[in-house]
Amino acid sequence: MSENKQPTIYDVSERAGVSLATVSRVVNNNGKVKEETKRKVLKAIKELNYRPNAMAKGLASSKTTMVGMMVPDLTDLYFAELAQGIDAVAKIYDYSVSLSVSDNNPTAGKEAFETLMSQHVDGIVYIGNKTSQEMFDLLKSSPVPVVFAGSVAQDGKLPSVNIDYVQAFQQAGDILKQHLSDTQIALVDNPGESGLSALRQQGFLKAVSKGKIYESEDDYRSGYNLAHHLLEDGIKGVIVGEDEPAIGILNYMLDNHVKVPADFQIISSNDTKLVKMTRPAISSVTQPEFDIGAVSMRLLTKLMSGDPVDDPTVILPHEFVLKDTTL
Amino acid sequence: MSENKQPTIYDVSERAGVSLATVSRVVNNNGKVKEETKRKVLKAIKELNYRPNAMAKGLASSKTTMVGMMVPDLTDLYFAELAQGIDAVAKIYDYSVSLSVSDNNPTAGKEAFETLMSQHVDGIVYIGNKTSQEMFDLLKSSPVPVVFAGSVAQDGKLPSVNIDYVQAFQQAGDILKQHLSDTQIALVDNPGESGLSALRQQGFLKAVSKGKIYESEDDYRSGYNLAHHLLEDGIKGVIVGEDEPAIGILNYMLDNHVKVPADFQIISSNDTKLVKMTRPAISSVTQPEFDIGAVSMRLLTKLMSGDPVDDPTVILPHEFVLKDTTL
DNA sequence: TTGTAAGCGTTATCAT
DNA sequence: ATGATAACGCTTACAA
Repeated sequence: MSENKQPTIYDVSERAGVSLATVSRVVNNNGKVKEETKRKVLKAIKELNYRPNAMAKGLASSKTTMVGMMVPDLTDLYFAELAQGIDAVAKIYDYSVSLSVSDNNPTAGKEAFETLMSQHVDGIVYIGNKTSQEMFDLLKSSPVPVVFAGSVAQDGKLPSVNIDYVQAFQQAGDILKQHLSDTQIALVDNPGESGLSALRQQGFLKAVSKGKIYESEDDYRSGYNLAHHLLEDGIKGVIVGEDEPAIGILNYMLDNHVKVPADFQIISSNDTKLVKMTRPAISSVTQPEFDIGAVSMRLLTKLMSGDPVDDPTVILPHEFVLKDTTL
Repeated sequence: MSENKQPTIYDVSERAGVSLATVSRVVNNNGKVKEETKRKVLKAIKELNYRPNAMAKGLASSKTTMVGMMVPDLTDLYFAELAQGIDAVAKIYDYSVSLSVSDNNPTAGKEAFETLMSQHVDGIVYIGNKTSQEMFDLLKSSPVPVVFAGSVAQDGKLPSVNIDYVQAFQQAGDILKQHLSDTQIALVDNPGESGLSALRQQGFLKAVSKGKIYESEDDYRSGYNLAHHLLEDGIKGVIVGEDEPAIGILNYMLDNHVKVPADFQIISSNDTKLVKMTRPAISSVTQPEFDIGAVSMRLLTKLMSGDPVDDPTVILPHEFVLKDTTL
């Protein structure tokens, strides 16, 4: 931990024998600079190991090249995979990312947002389920662009990146209907989830008009605890909105000697790496989480630089992988 | 996205009829300010919805109240859980966190570090396996404090937070030795992992002096692919350094009708939520990931404010949960 | 207790 | 093509 303070642009200009302005020009690669001067400056920069001070730059230019990433829970693999995509593209465009775990807590969310505002981030990628109306209003009031990654704003017209949940859940319903009747099929979802659960429900009901709908949280335990109700109600196949509760349901069945998929079928939909790790492996909607994150961040870069954007709500393709929890 | 620019400290001082300095004093709660003046200022702040500009503040005070968090991969649940702990404590101490996914790539790691330096973070929490010597040197040269969370520096004496891996792996070895002989027991680990794998190995060999050691990556597939070698070599029980390869091994056994735990035992050691989700559930070292992250961040706050720190290398307690992959 | 004013390290506008 | 110099919004001696 050496203590010599960082060299400034002033040191560079002195060493290179040019003015501050010129150094700034070569650092930011704008304005005309003679090749030779440029070389001198670059040399001085290298020798001093000069790094521009991001704060000073931000203050002077009112651009921070920093984006905020709001995420409810990093230990939810779906979110983690989105985050990786976001981070990867942020790196490409030289944005740093300020992380804020909002914990699905409205207060924490509000504070996180405030922090991002005082940091003067140039934009925000918002990942969220259970987004409160208050939070939406806050986000809508943002002076910088906001993109919803893997979630939609309630009014459905803020920039966002998702798969076509209506279609996906209709297809999932159709798959279960091949062997089951409507009343034997259920949807298990977390209704708190932004506008997404409404879309899922809509798709589900398109295929399974008399299908029943159960609520669960996003975690393993909720699924496990819900499972016996499903059995009591004569449900023989479920579509689950999140992977962890899907695994909870699966394990309950296994622990209670219910044969999967013979007597109980499961389709999950977040397609995290979890679904490959269970036995039987879980049949699932396949979605490009990484890409959803990546495209969200790319969209944000466009928004931030005022580039034209054809459609701010982008839909990415999904597929199905039918493994061993469906017939 | 309204466009009225943010109010500054100047607007507040004007509205409250006091000087900049006074506003600054009440905002930072230092220096003496008369109760009445304070009230006036607070009122103005509220009315204008004033938020201090973090960059200006950072520039002027050369403190950013921002820490860097370097992590190789967010989709590794062990890291994600550490990150949650770090974030939680950062919030408590009002630090924002600048995220950098280093991807186990030395170049990316170096760039991430550079970015944090130009952001002038006040400190860094480093999470990493496979840390290159170059990266260590870089971290050691940091002008701000660095804490290793869930990993140790090669020379073992930089600030870090971990469990006692030597003891844990010795205990794990002892557990398997209850039903198996030395030559039937193996350690599966990723030797690239900072200094940790050396410690694990050391503990393992203490209990199982003639035990064999296999290398694997940190992912599911590596474990799955390694499994048949274990069988061919007559191994009947393994201790695995990471959960995902442990599950890979487990699933290979299941897929090939090897009875677990009767004919093959497994103990894993990262204790992510994954180990509860398999069937049979995996026996595992139990470690307080969240706390490791939390304590790391807390340690960093002390280091950053120059508080005395008794021992910079802290060891947190671990336990064992023997579920269904051990006899 | 409160105010004045000099930085902090850049960018950006004018000149030259 | 290059250089001065005034911002940017805040903190912090130093004065008052």
